[in-house]
Amino acid sequence: MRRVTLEDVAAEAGVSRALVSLVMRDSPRVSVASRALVVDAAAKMGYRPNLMARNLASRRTMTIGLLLNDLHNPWFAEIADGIHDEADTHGYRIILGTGRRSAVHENELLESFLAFGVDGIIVAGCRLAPARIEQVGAEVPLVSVGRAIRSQNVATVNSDDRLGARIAVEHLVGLGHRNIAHIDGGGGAGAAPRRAGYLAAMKALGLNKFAKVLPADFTEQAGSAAVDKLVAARAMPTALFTSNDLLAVGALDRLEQVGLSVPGDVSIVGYDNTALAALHHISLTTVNQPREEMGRVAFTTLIGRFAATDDDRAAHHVMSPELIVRSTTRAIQGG
Amino acid sequence: MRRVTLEDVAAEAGVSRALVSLVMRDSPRVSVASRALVVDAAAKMGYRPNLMARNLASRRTMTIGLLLNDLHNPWFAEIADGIHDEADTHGYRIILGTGRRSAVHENELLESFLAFGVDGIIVAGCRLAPARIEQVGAEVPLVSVGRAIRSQNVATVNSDDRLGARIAVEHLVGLGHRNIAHIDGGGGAGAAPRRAGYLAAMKALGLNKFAKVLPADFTEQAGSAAVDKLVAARAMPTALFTSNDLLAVGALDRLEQVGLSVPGDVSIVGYDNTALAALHHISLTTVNQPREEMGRVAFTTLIGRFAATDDDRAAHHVMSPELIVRSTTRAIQGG
DNA sequence: TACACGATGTAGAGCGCTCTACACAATAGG
DNA sequence: CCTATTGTGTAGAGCGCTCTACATCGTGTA
Repeated sequence: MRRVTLEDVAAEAGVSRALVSLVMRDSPRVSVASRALVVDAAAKMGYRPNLMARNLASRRTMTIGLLLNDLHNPWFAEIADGIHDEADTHGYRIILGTGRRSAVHENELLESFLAFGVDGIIVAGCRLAPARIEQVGAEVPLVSVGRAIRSQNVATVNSDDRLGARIAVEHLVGLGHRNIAHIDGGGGAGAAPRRAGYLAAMKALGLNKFAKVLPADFTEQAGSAAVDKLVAARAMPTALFTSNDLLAVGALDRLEQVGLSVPGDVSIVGYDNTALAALHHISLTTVNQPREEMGRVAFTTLIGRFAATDDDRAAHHVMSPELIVRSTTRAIQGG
Repeated sequence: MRRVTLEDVAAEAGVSRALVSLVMRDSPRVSVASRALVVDAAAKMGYRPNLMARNLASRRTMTIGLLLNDLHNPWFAEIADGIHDEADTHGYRIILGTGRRSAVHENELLESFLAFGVDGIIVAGCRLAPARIEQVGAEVPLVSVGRAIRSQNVATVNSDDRLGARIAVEHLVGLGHRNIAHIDGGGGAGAAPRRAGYLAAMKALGLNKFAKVLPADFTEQAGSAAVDKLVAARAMPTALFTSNDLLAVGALDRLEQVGLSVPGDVSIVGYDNTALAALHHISLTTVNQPREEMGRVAFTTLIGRFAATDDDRAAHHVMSPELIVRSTTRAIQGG
């Protein structure tokens, strides 16, 4: 059974193809009567416009490609929520792709988006070389979320991780802590500015001599291991600021195993405010990024670029992080 | 700057459009010499085939639509992993969409997939009415993962939740438990068969009089609330089997709050084996579904249906769940 | 009455590709 | 030497839609 086309509807309604096309695109150039005629015919025949034909003819797709680095990480889900919301209200379709943490996949996907002819692309936390992203950004409007890229044709939306780290440190210091260590996120997204922010804040508060960065990566295991190292060195600080929530949970877990109470003996601040942190069982004090908001801004920035001329420079948005106080931080006892 | 087309490449290489087309599709009907000629010209001009034009002309897209109910749930990410793997090896492209837990969005997305002309559709844990899914399944090959649909034109891939529940109960009974309650998942995906499996297993093991189902839904809060109810009724069983991991964590949390130890006083078995369950801090005994495998099977089933004739009935695959023993279950003390 | 004009509709040329049918050599078979 | 046959290439008609340019028909205005 052949699919029903514009032509079929036109024949059924007794009008021209062009008129049906106008009706389908909600043109005001159609009389009420013929609109009804066409709409009825289309409904009766179960007509569905062929997007490929439409896009080919109109040279635009009303579709944007969204590249998510990793579906397993809820961070991306929330970014995507914001983008979807905004896209809905602007009548854009989203095609999603996931790079599955691999640059090769990401690149293939980008090629796919381009071949498909998307009107624009948003990449979230992607691993690709900045040069490549820049290159794609020259072909089609592109915005990058969660990864800073210095470029005039790639817009970015990020949260201020340096500031987030400072807020975390200031919170702990406000509670009387001075000996505050940082468990680092290695090469993970945002780890570097968080580390820098921690060090800068410690220095600014005159706590330079307490500053200590424990190398790790964004995993629970690394969090435990870092605590082990502190225990072995008999150098347990009164507070820990970790580069993400997973590290915090790992640390939390190990601290309790070795008989230290959180927040009784050690306070912990995580980063990201994942769903994990919100679990009662964990109830982690952490730093939140306005993820949905970031997604929304990414989308509006993107469609802003549709209208931009070549000399308009890409915007670089920086959003503010926010401290979420839960149960893993407490004022220090005694002095 | 206009995008470069087949025509341009043909002109550059001094051959016909058709030849370039053949080269682009890796046809064996091209001599080595002209292939090289065309490939060079294409590379030089930065040619990229226009997918819309190609798909329009060839009436197939080599693309399948994947509808995920909820990006926030890692269950879907793992299903998607399996599908992606298999799609890669078969040269198919995936376009992902998320229904964001709403039937309306899901329906729009399905329409989008159809309008785009995907070769097939996989829906994962979708909320749509079975009748609607069946309808779409009549238009284009479709397979549903994680939701059973009795239909001859919609194939399904599921795990055997009934069996999973029985395995959980048998594990607990093997540890000496007899008074085992079930915290229910309400209308959530898989909740009904898990409940039924629990009841059937209790009955089969002669524990009918201990069987108790506590109404709840797939949230942490509901898990806590269920425990509260048991405490209030002074009817705490020695073991709890919950319909998913989140419920288990909620229950775990509340039990510890009211001074009961897990697994000292109460054992808990969850369901789904989410990343949550694997955290040391939680270390939940739970039932695993072979999610990646399910995704893989879904894909191969789908492309199997491409070749199927109208009278071929859709397959309904049922995969086996598996118990993952961690730290929340223990043999009962005394009698 | 003539003309301009807004409102509505249509014809027809693409969009960039694929695919069928056929052309043309070069080789093989009888 | 003539005809199949194989290997390679091309012409040209679409795929289903959009879009520009133009046709047609009142209606208001001079």
